[in-house]
Amino acid sequence: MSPGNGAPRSGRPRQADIARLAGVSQATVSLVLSNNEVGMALAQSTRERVLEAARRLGYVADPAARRLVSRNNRLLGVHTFMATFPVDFRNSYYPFLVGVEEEAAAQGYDMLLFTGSEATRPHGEAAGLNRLRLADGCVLIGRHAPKDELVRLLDDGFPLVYVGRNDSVGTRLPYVGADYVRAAADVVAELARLGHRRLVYVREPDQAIASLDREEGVRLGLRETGIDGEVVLTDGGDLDQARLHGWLADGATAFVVEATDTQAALHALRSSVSAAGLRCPQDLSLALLGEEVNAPSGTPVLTGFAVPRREMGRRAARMLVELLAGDGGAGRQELLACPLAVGDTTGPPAR
Amino acid sequence: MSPGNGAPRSGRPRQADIARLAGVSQATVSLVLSNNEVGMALAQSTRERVLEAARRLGYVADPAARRLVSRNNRLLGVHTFMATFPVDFRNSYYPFLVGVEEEAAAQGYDMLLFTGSEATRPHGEAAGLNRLRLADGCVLIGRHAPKDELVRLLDDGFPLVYVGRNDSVGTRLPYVGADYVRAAADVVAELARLGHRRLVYVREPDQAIASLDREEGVRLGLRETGIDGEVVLTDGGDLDQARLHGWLADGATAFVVEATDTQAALHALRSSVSAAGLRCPQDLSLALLGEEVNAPSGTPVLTGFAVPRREMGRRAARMLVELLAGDGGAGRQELLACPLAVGDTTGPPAR
DNA sequence: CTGAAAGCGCTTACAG
DNA sequence: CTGAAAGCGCTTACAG
Repeated sequence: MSPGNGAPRSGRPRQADIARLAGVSQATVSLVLSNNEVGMALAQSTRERVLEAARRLGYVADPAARRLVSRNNRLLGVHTFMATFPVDFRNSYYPFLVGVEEEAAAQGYDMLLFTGSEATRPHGEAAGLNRLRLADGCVLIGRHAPKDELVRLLDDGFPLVYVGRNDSVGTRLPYVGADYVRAAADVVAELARLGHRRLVYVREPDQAIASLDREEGVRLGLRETGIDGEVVLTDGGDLDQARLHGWLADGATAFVVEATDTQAALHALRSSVSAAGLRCPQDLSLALLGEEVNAPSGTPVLTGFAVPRREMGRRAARMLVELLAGDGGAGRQELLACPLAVGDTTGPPAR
Repeated sequence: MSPGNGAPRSGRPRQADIARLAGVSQATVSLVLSNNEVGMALAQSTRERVLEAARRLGYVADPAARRLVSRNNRLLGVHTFMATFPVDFRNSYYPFLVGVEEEAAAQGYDMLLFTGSEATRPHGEAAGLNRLRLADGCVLIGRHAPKDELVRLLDDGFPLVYVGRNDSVGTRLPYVGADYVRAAADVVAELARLGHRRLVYVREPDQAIASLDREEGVRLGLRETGIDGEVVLTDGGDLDQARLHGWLADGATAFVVEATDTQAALHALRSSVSAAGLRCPQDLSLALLGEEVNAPSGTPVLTGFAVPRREMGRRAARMLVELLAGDGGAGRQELLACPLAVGDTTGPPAR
């Protein structure tokens, strides 16, 4: 069975197959299917024949070919710099993906997930972030974005939107982040409103941008409210009862803890509190700069703030689609508000 | 401004630029950069000049062009017939996706996620499952697969692998499913081994293949062990204490419950048991045909079996890659074993 | 109104 | 050992 002797070709149908079936040229097929002005201007009967043939063959344009000449595959790239679906779900970007998918579906885009990290690419294809070019543009999530590669893509005009704040390339990289500064300040403001006049801010040593933002927010909140605060850097190991009592003796009535992956500082502080026989919010108030992950059911809900991950994903996808539409002013850097979530662990200070 | 109108002549270097700089032909550049036998056979001096020029220009191959030529896009499609990332994570196909991504990454494939259902497609491009053709092949997960469209794709030789058993198209559709029949029979066997001689099998009325398989497995287990069993169809509403006592009076010492999304029957039975002051496994044994979803911490672990979702995803992806490699015999229908998981709710019958 | 042709950036026979 | 050429499946001027 040698192909090419008139027998119907197996495999994916091409425009040439449609052309043959409809009795027109391949270029005419392209015109009709592209649905642009020129295509719409063609004779209605021609259009119908072509469309019918395309439907019968189940035609779908080859993304690589289309991309080579123009640049629109209705393919929204998504890259996470690590496994998109880690085995441990809690470390996944699931909530962001929910938003990205919602918006992509609404806009008629499919999602192209670039698997693996750049380093682990086996088949020596396109190196590094260059692979992303197969998509029309790409949503980036996660850390460890290599700056030089980002610059290269941006220089070439490849549309990119980051989920999360990323100023590593100045203002050139559009992103949708969370306003951790304002959110942290709001938590301090809530404590001040309740009557607290001195708080302790416990933070794990970390240079991540999200951590630095939270600290800045706490300091901002202290300035705005005029209350006192002490910043404590610790991995949780030294948060014993003695230290706790020391702070209380100094007049601290509220504790603010950074939200980290391990939640080490939070766990350490909370166990010291309960070991000392103290309760929240009667004896002291406790707030988290974020949300508690996997809180055991029955545990009191911590006061903190919610990161609008789904909305961030959605907005990032929308921004990318706008960029693709050539809307030059669409690429912005924006921060979404993280609403304060008052829980059960904060209240007026004991007197 | 306004590029992308036809001349994507950006600053991005092409092989032709390297060729000019190195004083060779574009084809020679391709040969050198592809690092294959022919390329390695070229004069060392030529190779070095080319490589040096490529480095100086910061060349990276255009993935679209490369993929156009090689006629595959290294794109593994994934379609779920609904949102891939539902807001409620528990209804998601996450564990399957973990496996698919693992295997795809290992094989150097990226994942193309088709968003939305066929019905909700706005931009009227390729209708229905035809969209899948954008990928080299596709992994299908979930229910509601339209049979005629599947047949169409299979007829055209489009590689498809289903995650989960699907015999709607006979043996033509390759799949990787879970062996619910054997797993259910194993649960019955475990109860028989413990000494039970009569059990009640509670199942919600459902025509889903996974449900029917489980029932078949229970019947098989009963035949294999020679013990008695009663099949009860109920949505849980009538599983009151009276009924429970009736079964016990009839000599039943063990209960086997189907695992469903809602777990309605399980919840109903368990609350009747505890309302009657009975305990597992002292007074009766309780087993689930599957795993309990979102069990409250502290609850005794139910005896049941584990569905190897991640492995199913991995195997499906691998099977698809084999199909793409033209391995004709690679498309099979296979069922993976679901290992018995002995928990805290089964033991020897009370006497 | 439609077709013939050029070309996107590559790979791969095939000549010299 | 290297170059010239064909072609992957498309889009888009440009002719008729």
